[in-house]
Amino acid sequence: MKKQGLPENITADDVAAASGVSRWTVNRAFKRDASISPKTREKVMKAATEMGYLPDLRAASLASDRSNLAALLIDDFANPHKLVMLERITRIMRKRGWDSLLVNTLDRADAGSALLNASQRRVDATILIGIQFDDEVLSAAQSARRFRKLIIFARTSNSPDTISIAVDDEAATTEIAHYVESKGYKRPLYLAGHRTYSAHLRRKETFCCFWKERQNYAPEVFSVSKYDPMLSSEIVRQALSNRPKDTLPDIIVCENDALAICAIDTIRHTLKLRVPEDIAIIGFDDVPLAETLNYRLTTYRQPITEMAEYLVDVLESDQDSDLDRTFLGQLVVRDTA
Amino acid sequence: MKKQGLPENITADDVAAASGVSRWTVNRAFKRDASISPKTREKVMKAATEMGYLPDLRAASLASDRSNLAALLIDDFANPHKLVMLERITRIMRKRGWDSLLVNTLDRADAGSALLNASQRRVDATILIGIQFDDEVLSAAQSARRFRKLIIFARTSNSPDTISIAVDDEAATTEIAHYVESKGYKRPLYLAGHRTYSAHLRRKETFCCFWKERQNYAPEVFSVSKYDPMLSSEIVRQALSNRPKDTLPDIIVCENDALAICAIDTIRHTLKLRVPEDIAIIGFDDVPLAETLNYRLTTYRQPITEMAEYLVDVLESDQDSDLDRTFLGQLVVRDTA
DNA sequence: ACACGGCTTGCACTCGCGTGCAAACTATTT
DNA sequence: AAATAGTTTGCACGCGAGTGCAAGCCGTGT
Repeated sequence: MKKQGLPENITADDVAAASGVSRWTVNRAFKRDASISPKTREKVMKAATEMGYLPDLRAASLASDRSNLAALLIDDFANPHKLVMLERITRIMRKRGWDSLLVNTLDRADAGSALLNASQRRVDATILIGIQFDDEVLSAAQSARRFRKLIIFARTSNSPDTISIAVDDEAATTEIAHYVESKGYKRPLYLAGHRTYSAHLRRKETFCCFWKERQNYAPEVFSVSKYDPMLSSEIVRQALSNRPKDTLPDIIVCENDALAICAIDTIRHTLKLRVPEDIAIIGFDDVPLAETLNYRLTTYRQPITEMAEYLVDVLESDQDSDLDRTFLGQLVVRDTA
Repeated sequence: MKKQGLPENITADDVAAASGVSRWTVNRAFKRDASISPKTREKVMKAATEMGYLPDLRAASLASDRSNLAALLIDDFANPHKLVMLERITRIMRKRGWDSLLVNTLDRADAGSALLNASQRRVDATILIGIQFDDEVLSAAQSARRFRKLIIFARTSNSPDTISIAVDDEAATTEIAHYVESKGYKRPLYLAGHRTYSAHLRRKETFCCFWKERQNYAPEVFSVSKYDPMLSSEIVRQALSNRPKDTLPDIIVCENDALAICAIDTIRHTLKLRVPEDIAIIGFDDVPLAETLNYRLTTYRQPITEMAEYLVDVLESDQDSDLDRTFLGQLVVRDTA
C-alpha cells in the first residue's frame, strides 16, 4: 500500500528540473508574498501539481525557525467545555494556517515530559487549555524556557511570562450574582471546583464578596477537588442531605456547567427534589448539553470563537508583552434559574 | 519573555564541545540502543542536562525519514464517544513515544486541504476517527498516496489500502439482538445514524436480519442523517408521536449512545413517557454519560484501550498488509433495557 | 609480545528548504 | 538609444541531526 511505483520523494529540485527554473524559484512559488512573476509561478505550480509536489514542512521549519505549529495541552477530556474549546481552537487555527500538536497530559506524572517533547518539535507556542496546571508545572515549563510563547487559554494567570486569554471572571460572576439577587433568591450555595486554581478562586471570591456586601451574610460554599462526576455527586449529596428542608439552599451557583449538570442529576435522582422548583441551578460555560431538553440550564456563555481568533492573532504577533486580554461573555437564561 | 540571555539554540555540537566528544556521540547518547559506552553516555547526558539540550525532532525526522508523528483526523467533537477515543489514543500514543497532530475536519470543505497539510509534515500515519469520511474522501486521500499508513479507527472499511481497527459489528449487534429477544421485547425500533456509512449499515442490517429470521417480521427503522441533537430529537418525535399507544415500540435499539441519550431525553421531556417502563432503550459505545444517574443506559462497550494499544502496534509495524483487526466488546446492562 | 575479535567513536555525506545578496532581466524615462 | 529604477531569478551557505563505514580502543588467548 505504500509506494507502488511512486517516485520516492518528489522535492523542489525535481519540480525545478521539470519546469526549467531553479529550485529556489519553485519554493518561491509556494510562498505567499515572495517576489516572483505570475507567469513563472503559474508554470511552476502546474508542474508541481502534476508531479504531486508539496513542500516539506519539516525542512521549511528547520531552515526558517518557524513551524506554524502550536502544542495544545489538555488534561481533561471529561469536561465538555474543554472540548468545545479544543474544537474551536483547532478549527480556527487550521483556517488560518496553523497546525496543532495535541498533548494529552491527563497522566499528570507524564505532563512534564510531554511538555518537553512538544518543545523538541520546536513548536512556535504552547497553549494550555487544562486547568490542572498548577503554578509549579507552569513555572517549570517556563523556566526551561523552551517555549517561545506560553499561552493560557480560558484562565487568567498572574505569571508575567505568560499570555492569558480569558473571560473576565469578575465581571461575569458579578453579572451572575446580580441576576441571582434580582430573582429574589435568599440562600445561595456556591459550588466550587478545585480550590487552588486562581481563576476559580476569583469566581468564588467575587460571588461571596458580592453577596456579603449586599446581603450581609456569606453564602455556603462547597468544593469539589476534581472533575469526577461520582465525586461531585457525592459532594452535592453531602451538602444537601440530613438537614431540615427549609434550611436548604434555594439556588446553587456552580463554577462550571459540568458541576451544574452533575448537581441537577443528583438533586433529581438521588435527593428526589425538583429543579428549579425546590432548588435552582446556575452554571458557567454554556456547554452543548446545557441547552438540551433535559437540562435547559441557565448559564454564562464564554465567547470562545472570539477568544480563539484572538489566540491566533497572538500566535502571529511579534510583540512579547501586553498580549493578555479578557473578554466579556453573556448570561444565557434558560429554565433552571 | 523569550530569550532573556538564553544561548540562542543549543545544538548537539555545543554539548559535544562541552563534554569533549564528537557531535555524533552526543546524539548517540540520546538514542535508545545506540552503541555507546555507559560512561560516555552518562558524561554526555550530564552536560546535556546542564545546558538544557534536547535533540531537535524536526531535524531528526528530516534525516531519518521517520517522524514518530501521526495525524489524527476528527470531524465531530459533539459525539462524546469520539472524545473518549481521542483521549485514549493520544494518551497511549504519548506513552509509547508518539506525538499526535490533531486535524479538525469539521469543516468538510476544508478536509482535503487539512489532509494534505498533515502530509506536508510527513506524518508516519494518518488515523481517521471520524465517520463522515465517505469513501470518496478516503480514496482521494489514498490516491494522493501521501500517507504511509491510513488507519481507520473504530470503523470497518472495505478499502484494501487501508488498515481498519474496529469492534466486530456483527458479533456485537448479534449479542444485542439476543439480549433484546431474551428480554421478551416484541416491537423493537432501530434508530440508525447516517445511512451511507458501512459500519452503520452493518449494524442495522445485522439487527434487522436477525430479527426477521427469528421473529418473522422486520423491525421499524428510522435514520438520522447527522449527529445533531436537535435533528435527532425531531426524528424521534416524528417516529413516536401521532400513533396509538399500543403500536409504539417497546424498545429502541440505537446505533450509538449519542442517539440513545437523545432518544431518552425526547421520550421523557417531549413525549412525557417513561424509560424503560413505556419504552426501553439500548445504546452502543458506553460513553461516560451513559453511567450517570440520569441515564443508566444499557449499552455495548467497545474495548477502546485495547484497540488503541493495537493501533500503536500498527504504527510501529513494518508490515504492509494483514493489519486489519476486529475486537470484541461487552454488553453493559444497566437500567434502560 | 602479537594478533584477533568486539565494542566505541569519528566522519563524510545527506535530508529539503530558507536567507540574503548579487546577477540578470524588464519596463520606464529622457 | 541610453540610463535608471524596479522586478525577477540564481546561488552559497546554513538549519540540526541520521546513516554507514572506517578507524581506534580494549582485553584476551597463545
